[in-house]
Amino acid sequence: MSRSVKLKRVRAATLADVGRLAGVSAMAASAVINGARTSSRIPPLTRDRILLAAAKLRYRPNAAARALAQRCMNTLGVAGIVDAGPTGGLNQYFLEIFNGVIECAARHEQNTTVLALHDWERDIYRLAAFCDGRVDGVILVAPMIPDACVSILPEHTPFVSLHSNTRLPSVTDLESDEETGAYEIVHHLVALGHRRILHLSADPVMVGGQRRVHGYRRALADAHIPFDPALMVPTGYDQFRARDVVREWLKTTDRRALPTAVFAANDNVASVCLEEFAEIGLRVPDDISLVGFDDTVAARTMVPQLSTVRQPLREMGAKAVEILLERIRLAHGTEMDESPVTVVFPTQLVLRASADKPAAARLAAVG
Amino acid sequence: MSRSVKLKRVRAATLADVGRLAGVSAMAASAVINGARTSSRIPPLTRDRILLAAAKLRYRPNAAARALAQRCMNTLGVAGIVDAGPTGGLNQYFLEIFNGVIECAARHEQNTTVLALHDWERDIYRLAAFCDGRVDGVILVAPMIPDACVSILPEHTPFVSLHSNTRLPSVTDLESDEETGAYEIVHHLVALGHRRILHLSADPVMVGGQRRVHGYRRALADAHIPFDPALMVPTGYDQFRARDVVREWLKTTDRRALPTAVFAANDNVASVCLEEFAEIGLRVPDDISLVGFDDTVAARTMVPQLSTVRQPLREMGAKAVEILLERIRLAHGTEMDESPVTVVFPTQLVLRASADKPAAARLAAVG
DNA sequence: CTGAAAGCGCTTACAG
DNA sequence: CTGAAAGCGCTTACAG
Repeated sequence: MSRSVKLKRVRAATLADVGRLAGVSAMAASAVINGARTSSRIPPLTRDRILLAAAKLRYRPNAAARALAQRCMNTLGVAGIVDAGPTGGLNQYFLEIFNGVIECAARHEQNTTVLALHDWERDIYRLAAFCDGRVDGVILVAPMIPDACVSILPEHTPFVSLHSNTRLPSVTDLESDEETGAYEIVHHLVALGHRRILHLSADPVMVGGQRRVHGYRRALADAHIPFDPALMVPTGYDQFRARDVVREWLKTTDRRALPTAVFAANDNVASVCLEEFAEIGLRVPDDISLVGFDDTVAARTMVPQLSTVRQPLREMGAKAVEILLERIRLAHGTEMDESPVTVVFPTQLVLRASADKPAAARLAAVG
Repeated sequence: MSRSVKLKRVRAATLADVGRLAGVSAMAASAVINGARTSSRIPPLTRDRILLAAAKLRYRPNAAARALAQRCMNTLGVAGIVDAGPTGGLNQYFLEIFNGVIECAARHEQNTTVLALHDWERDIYRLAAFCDGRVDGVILVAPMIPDACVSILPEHTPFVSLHSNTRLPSVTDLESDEETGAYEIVHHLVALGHRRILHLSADPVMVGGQRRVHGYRRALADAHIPFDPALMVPTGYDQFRARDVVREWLKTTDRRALPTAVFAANDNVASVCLEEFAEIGLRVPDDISLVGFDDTVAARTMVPQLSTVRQPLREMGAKAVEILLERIRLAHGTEMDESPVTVVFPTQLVLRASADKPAAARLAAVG
């Protein structure tokens, strides 16, 4: 089915059109429509005439013209890796943050534009090109920018980062206390009676991944459990790569040498574990306990639901917007920028059904 | 920790600056930098000088100025309900589409701006305000716009919709063949031996929900299974509302009168079912089969993985971009617009582990 | 208190 | 083939 539409080549109404129809200057129309304080000097009757004309012409201010005149687009950018892998798992972590960002941006009457990256290093030029006035500032989600590339970042664009893996000069970074989060959840496993706890760790170049490892090791040390290198397997955050690693690991590990609990790099990896465990008849938490990190939607849609560490990703996204807007405001003025280097959010233990006492302990209790 | 940054109030370099440094006009610089065909007339040496000057000044074209001059922002808008509910479940359906959109938009060197709506009717003015030149066109994801509000939509902005619940004049709508998808998955349940199949249906105002109901009823009719109104329970798509409904339904339904299979409105609702079933000790698929719709990430992260109907949401998002770009191109020219009213994508049955023969049939086979 | 003018940074059409 | 001029639609600073 197809249809021909004769396009009416009518351009949208401009401020000049509105002024003409109302019998005033474009400037007067501008003042009234923007509700500027200057509009107070316009007589109420003229005001109404202008508003009526605008409504009649369905006037809509042109964002580009306004941006050019005001040097401000009222649009924030968010750059990050949206897609977790080639097979296309959406990056839940990014999306949670993103949602916090658009919510908060909308409250401040800001639009949000996303720049979907695949690789920070390779796409650094796209990021630079992105900072061409179409956005007033950019939120970098978990950036990992090689030192050599840092200088490519435009100097006239304000940035804020979340979970940055790179120290960026004069960019405030929002983090969460992942070390404590990891400590607490591993401590929880220990308290349940686990002593052989596998950690599926993130890529060591990721700062957050390191923090999780530190928390894990500190919790073991506090419980006088010696660290066993065989119980630390790097899977990374990506669920597709993780699947291969977990599968391989299960295949090459003696069934009786299996740990009693697994602390996965993040919820996605935990969900992969759950599936792979099910594949070989290992039930969670009956046969093996499982915990994750992030508290993304995956943690709640799993059955059993996942015990995990909540990072307040939405709140962090919202806070990033507020800090960025403040920076933008300051960049337009002459005040000093006093924004902090780092803001740390607390993490929170979320206990659900996926972690329980080890099977041996349960049997002992029964028998 | 805090730090004071003395802001260098240096403005970004303009084309005029580049021209000045290279000893040419801004126009010549523009031609070279844009690689326009007019640049061929610029001598190679001058060219190099201009490029060098641009690099030295770290010149970056100003998007607003360019947009104003060209009447084109190279930015596409996506409007939809991102957040599924107040409790904050992200709308996986939207996100899958959104991902297809940004991918394809990036390939065409277009940015993507999202307008997160909460309610189509209440937020219609935000949508209108959104069409102020900051985007060249807008993709409407599952719009539901009351007739009275349709006229508020700006006439100068090209639109494309996905799964529209509203007939919008001169807007191409992308759909998928949900009726067939529903038919096939219910037929699959029937073929497994199920005769008592519960459908948790979408809100009847949703066009897609109606199509799923039709497919469901047609599959029953073809199998000579009489339609039982008691086996159609409206939950809507929202998982939080759905949970209440499912819980209530389970409570008020005699355990022995339970259906042997459930066809949920979408994957999210199916995941809610899975949890609620587990709650009362009902195992999937051993005690009850379960299927969903959409094939979002939830379907793959459930255990057991969910049999469902795949809608090619990413492909649809990508196609929406292409149709929209074509419309934008046409709107700038004088050609006729011949875009179709509706494009229908096929759905696809995805069989996983959540649906099996009914328990009785399995027992019979064993005994 | 008002409106005419200049300017934001770019591109396009038009003289030389 | 080149560059000066006009214009995109708005806002801001400045004369009247």
